[in-house]
Amino acid sequence: MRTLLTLQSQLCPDLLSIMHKRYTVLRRIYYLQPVGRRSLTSSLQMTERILRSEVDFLREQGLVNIAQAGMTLTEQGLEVLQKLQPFIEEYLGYSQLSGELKERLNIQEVWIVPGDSEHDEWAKKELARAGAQLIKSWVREDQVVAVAGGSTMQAVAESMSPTPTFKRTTFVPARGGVGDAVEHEANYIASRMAKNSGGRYRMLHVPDQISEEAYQLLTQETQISDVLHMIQEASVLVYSIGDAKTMAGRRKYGREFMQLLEEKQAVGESFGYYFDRNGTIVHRTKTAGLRLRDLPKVGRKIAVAGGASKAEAIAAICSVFPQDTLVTDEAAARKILSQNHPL
Amino acid sequence: MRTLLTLQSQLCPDLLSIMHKRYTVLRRIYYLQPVGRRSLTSSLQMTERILRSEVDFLREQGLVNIAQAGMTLTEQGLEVLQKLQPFIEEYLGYSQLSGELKERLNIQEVWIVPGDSEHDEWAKKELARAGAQLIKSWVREDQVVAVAGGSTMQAVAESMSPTPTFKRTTFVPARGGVGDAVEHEANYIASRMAKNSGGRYRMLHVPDQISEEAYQLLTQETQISDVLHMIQEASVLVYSIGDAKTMAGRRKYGREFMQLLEEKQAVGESFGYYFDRNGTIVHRTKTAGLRLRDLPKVGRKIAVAGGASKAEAIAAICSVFPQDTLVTDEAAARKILSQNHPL
DNA sequence: CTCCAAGGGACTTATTATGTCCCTGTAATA
DNA sequence: TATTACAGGGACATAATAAGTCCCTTGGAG
Repeated sequence: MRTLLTLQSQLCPDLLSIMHKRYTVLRRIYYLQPVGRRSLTSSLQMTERILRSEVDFLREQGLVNIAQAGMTLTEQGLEVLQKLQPFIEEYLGYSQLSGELKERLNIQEVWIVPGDSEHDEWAKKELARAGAQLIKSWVREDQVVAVAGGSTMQAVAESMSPTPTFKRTTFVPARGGVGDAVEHEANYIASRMAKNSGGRYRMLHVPDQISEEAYQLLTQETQISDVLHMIQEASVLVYSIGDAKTMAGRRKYGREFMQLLEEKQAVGESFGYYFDRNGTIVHRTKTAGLRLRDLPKVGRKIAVAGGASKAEAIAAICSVFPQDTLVTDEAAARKILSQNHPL
Repeated sequence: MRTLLTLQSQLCPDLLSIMHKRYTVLRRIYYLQPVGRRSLTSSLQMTERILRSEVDFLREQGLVNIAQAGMTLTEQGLEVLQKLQPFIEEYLGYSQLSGELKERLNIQEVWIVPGDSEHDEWAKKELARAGAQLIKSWVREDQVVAVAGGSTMQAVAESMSPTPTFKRTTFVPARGGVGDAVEHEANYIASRMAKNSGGRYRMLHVPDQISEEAYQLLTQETQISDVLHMIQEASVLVYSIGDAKTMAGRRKYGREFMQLLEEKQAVGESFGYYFDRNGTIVHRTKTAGLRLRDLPKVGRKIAVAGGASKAEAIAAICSVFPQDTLVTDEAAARKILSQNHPL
């Protein structure tokens, strides 16, 4: 069932919303029957004419009975209402979830995809697809998109598809940094995004651990300083949120670093910044790129992260960074909401 | 899954047809890729503009890739195509079936509902609902609808819902006849239809087994002859098809009659006429009402019958009576098509 | 070099959806 | 009994969208 809904949401999303609208009307009639058109209108916050069209349709389908005393459900209407309920809840549950999340995390928009991207490959693809679609809908011509690294971002990159607008879009890595697994590196991901979307990209090859002098020299190189400027003036920032525990599990970081993370109770990481559950920055990767103080200048910020284990990290970062949009999955959403309110 | 599709077919039937249309486009692109708009247009028998709108939408959704060489499916597009296939087949299987049935039975229109109405209550309701909807769509004001008897017709009657048009519709029994179970009698069904749809009705109380003199006298009564005239000038005839074996199972008919049916190899019955597998009338109930020679005068003829056991009877009657529309179920449809071609 | 088929733009027309207003009937109530 | 509030339905102008039609540029194959 979920499959069909998911497929339909891709192939005919607006029609699902129509289904939902009609379901809502049916449901309201059921609760208020017998009810007149005007009452329904105000109750459903629709204009009278639209409500009327819907009701006419429902009558045509034999789902509502329309008499002088008002409208009532037919037996069939009731049957449809009851049988459709679980599907609608599934379809709409995410809207509810996202509404609650918006409030809880104080962000403008939340997209939720079904499942758990941590354990379900399809869910991860869904997550990535949603992220990619969001980018597509927000990017205008001649804009710069800064992208961070991580496996989720990689999935997003692979989900991008070409659009004329992207031809004049430049993808830049949010931060430099060499040494991570190449396919999770921001540089690589920026290039993949550009390739899959038909856009351009710039690289930022700044090693992680270099001396201050070397760093200063590097940042004065035109190639590098150009990219740095582009990053700071990016119109869209797309990043993911890493889980501190997963980070700690990776071998190449020294024990010392791991201890530091644990000591400071880091729960997550985003484009080089490590933070604890309160959103306090506890560590910063030493490399060039987008700095925290540049964030407010970024036009749109899109966080893409899913999986129950990242719930804490997502909640933490959203409560501190000014967020525009969070793309997450059902598992993370429910986990976040089940945690105690931070206030 | 079937549930969702069924519900959607009631709540938003156009949703499904649009989904199907887009699926078809996806599928065709997949087969012909890379393909141009003009080739697709002719291949899909769509106008160019419509095809273009669909393709634009699919591109927007990231399902097709659109380049100078032509259109291709994206990875997502392929995924949707594959996952959607079983659903579409289920949804569309019936269209295919109905197409084949039209040809086989040489009738204008065939409606097929899912399942087996003989064993599945929901399927029987679906069948009845389809029949009722069909009546609704065909009846105009001040027309007469002649209805036959039987349990299927009863279900149709119960599925009728009121419409303004029906206020000026008169339902009459296709044939008289008293003695059958009252709830399966044409008289009763005509009255139920009228009641459920908000229309008027007339009764035809002519006993089955009476002497010729009594019959002649009765038919000269104004009340009865009036109704008889209405029947003969009915604009719509709705009837079902009974299975001879089931008929034979009913006790109240004499052994003699049963033997007759078996002797003449009767397979089915409709509004009082019994016929064999070739459609030859082998017996006629002795009562007043619609006669065979009046059939061509009837504007529209709707046969509603389902269940595998009625397949033979359906095929037989359709091959002889000039049919307009058959409403049947999947079980009967498949059974009919699996039988050898009568020619 | 030419030609064909590709996508895309632009414009008109047809169709549908929507907003708005008013009418009539009915049932409860003063 | 008169009144009032609320029921559905009709009518119509207008906004929005879909669809039909024609033409343009471009890139690759012959």
